[in-house]
Amino acid sequence: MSVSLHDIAKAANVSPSTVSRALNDHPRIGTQTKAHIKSLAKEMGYIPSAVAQSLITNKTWTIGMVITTVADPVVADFVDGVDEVAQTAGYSLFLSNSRNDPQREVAVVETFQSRRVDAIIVVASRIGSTYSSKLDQLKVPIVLIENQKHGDFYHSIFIENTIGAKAAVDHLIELGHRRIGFIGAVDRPKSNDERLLGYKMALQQANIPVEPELISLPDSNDDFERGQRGLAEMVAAQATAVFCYNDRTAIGLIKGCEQQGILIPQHLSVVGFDDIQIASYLRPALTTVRQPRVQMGRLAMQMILGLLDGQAVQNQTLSCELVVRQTTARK
Amino acid sequence: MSVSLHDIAKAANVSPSTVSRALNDHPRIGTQTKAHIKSLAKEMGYIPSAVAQSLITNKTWTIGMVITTVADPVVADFVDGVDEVAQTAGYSLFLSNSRNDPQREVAVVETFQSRRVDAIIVVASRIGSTYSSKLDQLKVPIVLIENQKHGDFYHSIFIENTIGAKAAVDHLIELGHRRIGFIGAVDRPKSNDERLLGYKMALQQANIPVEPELISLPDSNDDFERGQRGLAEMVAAQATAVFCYNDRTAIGLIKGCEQQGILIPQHLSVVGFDDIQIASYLRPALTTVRQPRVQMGRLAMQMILGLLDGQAVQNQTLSCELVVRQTTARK
DNA sequence: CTCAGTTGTGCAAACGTTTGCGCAATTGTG
DNA sequence: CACAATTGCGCAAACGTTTGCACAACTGAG
Repeated sequence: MSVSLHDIAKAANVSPSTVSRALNDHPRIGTQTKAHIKSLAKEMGYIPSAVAQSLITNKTWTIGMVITTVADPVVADFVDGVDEVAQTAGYSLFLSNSRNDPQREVAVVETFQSRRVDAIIVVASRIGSTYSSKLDQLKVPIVLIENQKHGDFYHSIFIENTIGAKAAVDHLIELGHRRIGFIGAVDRPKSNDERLLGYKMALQQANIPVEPELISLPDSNDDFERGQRGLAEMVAAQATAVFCYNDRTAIGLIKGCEQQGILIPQHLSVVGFDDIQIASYLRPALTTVRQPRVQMGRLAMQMILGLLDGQAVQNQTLSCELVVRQTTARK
Repeated sequence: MSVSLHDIAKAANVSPSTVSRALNDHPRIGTQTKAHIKSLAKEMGYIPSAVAQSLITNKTWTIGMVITTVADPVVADFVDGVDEVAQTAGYSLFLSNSRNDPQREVAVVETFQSRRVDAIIVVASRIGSTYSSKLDQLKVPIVLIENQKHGDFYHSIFIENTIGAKAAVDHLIELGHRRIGFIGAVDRPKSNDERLLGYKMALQQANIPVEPELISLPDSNDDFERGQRGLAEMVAAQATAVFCYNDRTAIGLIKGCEQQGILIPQHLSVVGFDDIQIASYLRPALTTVRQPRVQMGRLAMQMILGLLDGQAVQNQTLSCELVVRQTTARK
């Protein structure tokens, strides 16, 4: 099939080991031999087999990344960040969707183990402690981005959900709103809880009672749909402002408003979370909380590199930032 | 490190080959031996090494996908489609960004070759004929999605750019527009040319002269930015409608209009291309040409499966569909 | 001239599987 | 009961590398 070390060895009349050493610039190989072998390898179109190398060196230079779906722009940016530093460090990236299905998630992780990836990155995992049994055996480093099970498992990188959410709601309160709603995400339990906590903290600090009917957790796995569905509860509860779990939920909410003739921000103020690229292009432009997504991806991969280097790495929690645009107004 | 066939063999007092056959349900292994070995393997946490298997079977069950960036929602949907059928067919996906840099693209492809992927999928390749020399040696199937070099290389899947573009411009003409602009993309030469051709065909068919000043090709690699930059030329040329290379360009254009007080669609009609998810959530909602992106991804992977199965597969060109929303109006 | 050090290369084992072949033990057939 | 067929398992080679060790041929110092 493809040309191997042996083929080159035969052509150069040397042993395979000499070819190997020559191509790896081993000092003990004669300069002319080296040159000869290298040119021969090039002209024969030799491409070393990473799989054979992996087998013997016990290192694959691959990392496995399991995500919910790459169609989510937040996840896409994570991937971009990871890929960037992985590529420059010489690692290839296995990508696999779990579609937010825990069963699929473990299946994917097992595939990765079989492939002997050097490390694993999981985005928005719902597995949590189940990993302990699965992964403690194989000693591959694993880092979780926005893990969705409560508790600190393995190495993780988080965002300051609570602080960000509080800032968002603080902003609404400053604008004079008192009946502020929250539309959450059932499929991201932990960050949802944290953002909800920030929401509650802001209200309590302003001595505004937390009313259950202002908190909506529509039972859907689609961000947009949750926004649209949550609207009914919001109007029923007479909210004048809504903080949404994320931008896409806010966008769904806004679409619902449009259909019902509710004006944003005149009738209803809306703030999202994430600051996805499109947020500033919406009209009205979306007020939201910015997450350094690509940076989170880079950081995750850098943590991996540190771990592979035997360093002790710290879990990281990155901060986010309120971006005020046009979907929020005085009450 | 991790438990191998030999470890199980020792524990079961049989030979490694027996273990291998037992786990692979070879008929010539005794039922009790088989059961014993299987339970032993499970309790010892055995996970077969895909790399050792690959080495001997000469099949890695991996496919390499090189994309421009996953942050582009169009590309993301391709990836989702590919991943879906790859996963169910038992293949893992290597993903690598080229950032639309041809040099990076060949580097990535070489990495894939070294990893002995079973097939390669390239999105929006700018390499084209260069592949011949690179890939003819290694007999791995390759399929290109929206190849950006002219000429038919390898197996490809395309979209009916020209027909879609013509439909878009036809729509504008029907609405009474005569001065219709086009804002293109320099970094996607082929599909840009095709969409431009559709634009010209529509005009010619309506006996409207094609005027160079109505065609803008802003020199930028950012979709949004090209839209914003193209606006100046459009107003200078007194366009009453603009067909944009893609939705993100249209969104950039619309943002520029907003800043200059140009009303959409009253002052300017805009139509995009792609129908990315957000298009229907914009206000006004974007008139555009829908591409079956996920389907294209699936199809690409299905072509791969066919090729790996030794079948002769046909290049596919999928059709697209005009979706009229709110950014277009009578002149 | 001798001997230690250096330089250049080859042998062979190893990585963890799969698989063709061989062989003993069991089963079935006449 | 004899012999063929079947059943159950092991041996060893192979996949394409890397690498410790051995070894021969030089080089240079004393």
